[in-house]
Amino acid sequence: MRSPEELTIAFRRAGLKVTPQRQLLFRLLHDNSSHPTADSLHSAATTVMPGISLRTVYQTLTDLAEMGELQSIEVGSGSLRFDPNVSDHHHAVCDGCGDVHDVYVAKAPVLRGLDDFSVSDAHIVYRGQCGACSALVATK
Amino acid sequence: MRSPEELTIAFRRAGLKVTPQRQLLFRLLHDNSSHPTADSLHSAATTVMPGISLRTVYQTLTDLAEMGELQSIEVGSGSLRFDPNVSDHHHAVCDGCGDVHDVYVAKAPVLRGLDDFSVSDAHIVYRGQCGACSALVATK
DNA sequence: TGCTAATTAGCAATTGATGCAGATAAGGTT
DNA sequence: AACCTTATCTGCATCAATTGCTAATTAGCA
Repeated sequence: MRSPEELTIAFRRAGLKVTPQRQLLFRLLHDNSSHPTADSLHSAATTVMPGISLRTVYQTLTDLAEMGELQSIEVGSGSLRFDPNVSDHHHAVCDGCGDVHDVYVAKAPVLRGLDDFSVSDAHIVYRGQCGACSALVATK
Repeated sequence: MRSPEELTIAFRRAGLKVTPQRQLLFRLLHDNSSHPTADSLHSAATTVMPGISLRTVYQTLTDLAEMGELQSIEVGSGSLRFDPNVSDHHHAVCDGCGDVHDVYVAKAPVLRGLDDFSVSDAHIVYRGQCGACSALVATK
């Protein structure tokens, strides 16, 4: 996702308005690698701007996703997560703490059973234990 | 997933009862590669056994999943899908018709950025067009 | 045949997300 | 700087998928 400044220009150019709510969300999302949910973003936004509506957060996230500035991912946590990293990558979810990490896959796997199907996209979700959580288990 | 007969024995052995509702679901799921949702299974079950509750379908699916007889997968369609194929495989979703196909990955991909994380499971979701749908698009 | 615990059906409740409408405000225009 | 059009915001209703709850029923052992 581009910087808040660049997004401001891009939004205006697209005929969209740049409101304080949106600017705040631009800032909260920029360089954010925590893969937040709409709800967690709303919580973060509320501490800075009390009264901001969850509906507005959803709306802005949808706008950004439609503009290709972020991607929404599903990792089985029940709610959508948003990722401002739109480079080609995948995700690893810790079964302990639920944290989501970025994973880069160097070589595409070889497939079998996919005759007559043209793949346009692939997303891998890894599950396991992050370092912190396996350390926790070891001391128990 | 095992055969209805084997499941009958397994359920009794686990202290669970084998009801007509469950037997029907065993049959509907056996060798079913359509990756049904709870709702589509309920529809199918209703034609054979009018009055069967959606709640019962969910309950039985949960039981089967807990026993490792089927796996539940999320492919972004909004609802969970259930797969009686519990072998190590992945899925391809057609963006045209939404159908889900099984995919077998011959070689695991090489990862980068996953230091300090022990992977216990990986699931790949491919997206694209199935043969039927790309044929449709071509004629349009 | 009886007993008892598991199961079913039906409905309420929950959660994540979206639809809707009146009040508000961005930002180009004069 | 005031104005006007149109997008946006908020708050609430709605929706869909799933789970919780409970009285009535039934499987299956004794």
